[in-house]
Amino acid sequence: MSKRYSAQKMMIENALKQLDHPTASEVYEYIRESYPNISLGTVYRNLGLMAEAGEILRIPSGDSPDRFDINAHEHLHVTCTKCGKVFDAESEKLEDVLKKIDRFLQESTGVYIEERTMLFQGVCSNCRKQ
Amino acid sequence: MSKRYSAQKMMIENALKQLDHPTASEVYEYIRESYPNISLGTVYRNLGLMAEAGEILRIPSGDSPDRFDINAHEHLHVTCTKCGKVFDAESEKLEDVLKKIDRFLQESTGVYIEERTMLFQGVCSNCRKQ
DNA sequence: ATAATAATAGTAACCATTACTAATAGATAG
DNA sequence: CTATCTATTAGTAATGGTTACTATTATTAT
Repeated sequence: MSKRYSAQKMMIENALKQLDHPTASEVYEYIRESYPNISLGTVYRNLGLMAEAGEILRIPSGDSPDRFDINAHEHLHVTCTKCGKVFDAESEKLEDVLKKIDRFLQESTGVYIEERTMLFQGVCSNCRKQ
Repeated sequence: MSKRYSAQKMMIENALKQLDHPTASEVYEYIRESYPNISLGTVYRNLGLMAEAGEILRIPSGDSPDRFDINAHEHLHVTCTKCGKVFDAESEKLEDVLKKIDRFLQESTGVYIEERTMLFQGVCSNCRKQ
């Protein structure tokens, strides 16, 4: 009836803490080092369930595989197109601005905004040096 | 050397004008009614090239297939999760706000923002009535 | 016309993700 | 404890949007 806390789910949580915005495959490979029998499907299913439950964030990415963030608090992601690194951005002001955009869109389109998907891409300062 | 103007590309442009934010498959099916030999690959390739050239906009969608917009001018898209309809939103003020967000992200993450992908989802007024 | 080469049609491959199924294992009840 | 119930798993097959490939066609420049 109730949810069971499987060892696999704990391993996935741990992997999310150790890795920086990993993909499902990266989580899978990481766990496989200590527990070779873990199934990729199990990783996908748990990540999906955790994201749906609001325990983690899913970072959609269009062309490349989705990434996951152990930090479930609403914030933005900026990815470097050269090295792939993901940066977090968060501020009160930013949230206010986004809510204002929601309201504007609601008024102009009539759609009651329930979800926002945004991804910013560019070149990080490190990659720009080279 | 230079680009050639194929009949297929013209048909694709026309389909984009006739249809409302269609997917590649919808463009394909539409053209097939008058020209059954069109290839899905041709549709994908041309849409991709046109989007890359800035002639049209690609609307990424994560789970569902990408959609395309004949209106290449930068603007936002709001999709209804019930009926799937895509709404356009555009205003000077909105663009200013987005540029401000870019600048904020640049300062806080060091990433020079080159591309922005955003999608807003919710329920449209029509679907809310039911 | 002819040659050079974009662009196409048709099909196969790709790859992230989901679905499926028999086996496993953690909780619950007696 | 032991048996039962069922959530979860491992392993694998299937899905679906998209891209890659290749022989053929068609457009432009000479």
